[in-house]
Amino acid sequence: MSLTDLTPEQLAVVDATAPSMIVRASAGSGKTTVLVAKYIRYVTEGGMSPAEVWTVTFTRKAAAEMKRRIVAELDRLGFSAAAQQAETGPIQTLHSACERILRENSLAAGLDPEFEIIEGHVRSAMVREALRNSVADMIERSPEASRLVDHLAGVRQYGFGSPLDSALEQTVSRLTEKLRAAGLRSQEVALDYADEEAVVRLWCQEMTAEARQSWPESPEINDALSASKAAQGLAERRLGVPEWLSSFSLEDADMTSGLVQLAVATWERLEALMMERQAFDFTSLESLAVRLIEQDAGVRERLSCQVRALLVDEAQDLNPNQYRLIDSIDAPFKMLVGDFQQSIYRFRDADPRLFLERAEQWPVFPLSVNHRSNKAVLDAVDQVFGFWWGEGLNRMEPSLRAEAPPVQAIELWTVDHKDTEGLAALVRQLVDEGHTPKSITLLCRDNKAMNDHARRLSRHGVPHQVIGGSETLYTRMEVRDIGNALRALVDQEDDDAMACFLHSPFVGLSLDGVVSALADRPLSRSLPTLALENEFDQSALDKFQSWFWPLQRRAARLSVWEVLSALFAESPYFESLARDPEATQRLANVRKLLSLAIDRPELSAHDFADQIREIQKLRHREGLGETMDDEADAVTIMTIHGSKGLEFETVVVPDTFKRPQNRDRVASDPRRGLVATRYSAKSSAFQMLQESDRRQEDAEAKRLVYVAMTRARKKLCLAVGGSATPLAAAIAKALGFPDHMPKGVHIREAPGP
DNA sequence: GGGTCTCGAGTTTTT
DNA sequence: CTCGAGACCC
Repeated sequence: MSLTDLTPEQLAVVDATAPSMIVRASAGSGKTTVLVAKYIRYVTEGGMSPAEVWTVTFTRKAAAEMKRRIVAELDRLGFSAAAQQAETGPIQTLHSACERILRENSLAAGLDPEFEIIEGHVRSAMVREALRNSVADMIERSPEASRLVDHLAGVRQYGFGSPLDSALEQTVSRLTEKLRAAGLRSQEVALDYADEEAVVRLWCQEMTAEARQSWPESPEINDALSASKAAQGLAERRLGVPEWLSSFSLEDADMTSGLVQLAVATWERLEALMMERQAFDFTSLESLAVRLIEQDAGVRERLSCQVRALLVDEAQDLNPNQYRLIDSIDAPFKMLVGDFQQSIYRFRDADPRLFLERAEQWPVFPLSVNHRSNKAVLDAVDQVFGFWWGEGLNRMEPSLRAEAPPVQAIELWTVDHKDTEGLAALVRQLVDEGHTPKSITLLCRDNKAMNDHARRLSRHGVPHQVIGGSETLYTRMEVRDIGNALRALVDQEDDDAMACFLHSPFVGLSLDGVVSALADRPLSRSLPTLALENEFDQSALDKFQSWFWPLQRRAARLSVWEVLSALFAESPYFESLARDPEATQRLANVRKLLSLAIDRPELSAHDFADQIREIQKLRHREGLGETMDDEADAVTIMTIHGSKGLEFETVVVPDTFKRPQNRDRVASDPRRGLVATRYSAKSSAFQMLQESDRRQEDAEAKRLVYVAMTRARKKLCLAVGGSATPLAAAIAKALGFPDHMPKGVHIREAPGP
């Protein structure tokens, strides 16, 4: 890359001297190129040192890529000293930036400079501890909280939530997380929800504000605006305002008060706990950094000398707290790069409206040339999103150098979104028609779907690799196998574990064999003398006898990784696993588990087995082991979230994004500090919040489709058939399905059942 | 196009 | 249990 290769739009960004600016970077518009070029300009002509140009991304991967390109470019231009500085400089994720600020100013922040960062189950254990303490405490102190606890104690959880997590604990901990990430002050929230009266007053205020927007002139609403009237019991007196506006259930106001009080207490307790142990999670890193900068003039001063430019990537995915961080840093140049249309991190409290608001205030530099996709793909994107967003869509120009689209660039696949079998058959067709597997990528919404597609593709003999996903590591078969193996080794009473273990690849007994073994219990006593009819089973059993009992005698005295090493060395586990079609992934998972075990040498096999079981119950997530393989000629399967920033020759969008139904009894808009419950009747506050939540969720579902479609370079296949979801139906309709499809859009029929 | 009934599924994405 | 989609009916 050199500056002469930049488009006029890109050059405008690099040349701009505005102190703060927004870059509206459409998909494939070369935003990383521009960020790198801007950085280079600052360093090579702006007299800044790499240490002074803070470059912030969301993912480690993006940060690494950014750094790689910056360093390479500085080297190429002969700035080798600067390249070296950039290598260790502040090109990093937002969370590492927070961490850096806190460690460098630990004295001012009142932190141990060696503080720990916690995630995963260590973190949730701490949340739970805080929660239990604060519940116990609040039952005594708050009548509202105690009424809520009584109420929830009688509520049964449907679905398969862990029995460990009561309805109460789930509800409170989730609300706590939301409030924590919203950048609010706990004392203020507590005040707003101090009792039933306060809650009704707050709801009334917000509802009337909301109603004002729809009916600005309504006199009834003016009436209702009087907060004192509201507090006297709007629900009873029905002030002649539209019913939905006044239908607050006082009982629900009471329980909402109790719930928020519990969440705030948990939040404060959790902060205290983290401080006490000097162990913080990501949310805390953010808010500690914000607090430090906002409240300490000295730190602010130091930072403003340190940071001469602040470049923020993927700014549409910043949450309110992160915006505060960006705003609190006093840098002479700030540049936010993002695309509203690609905001897909709502679940992490990303609020793309903040980006839009900022774009009203700061000069906006658009990057509208797409250097990735051919014209057919861009046209399809235009049609679908023009249909949804109208003038709101930022249309993209095809690059002058774009390749001509293939004959059949856009395909609508008439498979049902549930029919993964049919979809796999169609992928098979693509391969048979000459598309190489590695040119094809399936972009799924969730991990469950990824694994389903993977299995179907196996059945059709299509090579594939699943990237990144995180099907719960601890529920994967091999992890289960290992958990059972450990338990069978350390707990002689546990016949269930032993039975599963016998059937697992560690031993390899057939189900019949296991059943006959189970005839005589306990297994630890009967097994040594067991004889089986089936000769394969018998030989598997003999092999098992030879290594299992000696290991069992030692197991209690060994640490878990020693036990695991012995297990792997002596059982036929790896040989059996190697025959599995998903062997690579499975081995990676086993390796990952082993490395977890090696990290904790103090754990006994018993502890570790307990931990696996506990975590399985909690359905906790741990990333799977990495298995990226660029060389393999295999269809790639990944989530849309994982695909962000990447591009693929042919993209298949196999599922059509059904919004999971929301059974929550708590609705909230943390940005406004609003919470409502519906434990008794449905209150209008609850309905308002739930509806707005749904609207936002639906809007994000569309943006997900946008991200997926704009990953394609040459060819795009969209599953829209069968019992299509509303979203899929709209996509099909926008593309003229079935009778008015423009040139280049084709139908591929699902094969018969 | 809208109202009612039945049946199935059951909160996902990740720094 | 409870919601919502889809079927079925008018």
